[in-house]
Amino acid sequence: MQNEDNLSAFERGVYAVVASIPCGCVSTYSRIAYTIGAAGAARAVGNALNKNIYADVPCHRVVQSDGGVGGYAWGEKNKISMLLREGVVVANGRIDLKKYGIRFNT
DNA sequence: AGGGTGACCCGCT
DNA sequence: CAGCGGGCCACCC
Repeated sequence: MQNEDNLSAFERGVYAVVASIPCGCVSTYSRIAYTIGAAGAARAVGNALNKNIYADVPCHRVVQSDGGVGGYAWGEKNKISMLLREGVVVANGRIDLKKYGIRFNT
């Protein structure tokens, strides 16, 4: 993300967290929302990513809390392909958050 | 200022 | 385990 001054603090927070996700790992919308101090705003997080597609923000590394791949502006299957490319094993359209789901704070 | 939308989450059946 | 409904939050018209 560059000079996204047009965006709100919430949006920037989401991008910051998503951008901090290391390669080969994934995070959940709810977890991100909680990290930025907006616990429960998982929906808003997804909305933020959907409306803002930046190369600096690996939105494809954001999945659902249940391990589901979730949605993707460019296509879910495309998202899965990228995850696999990152090294994240996606079995039956599901990701093992126990292995790839990172946590910013314990 | 009010209402509708969405890449979600959780609980219940 | 799968399917359905309600609830939550932030953004846009």
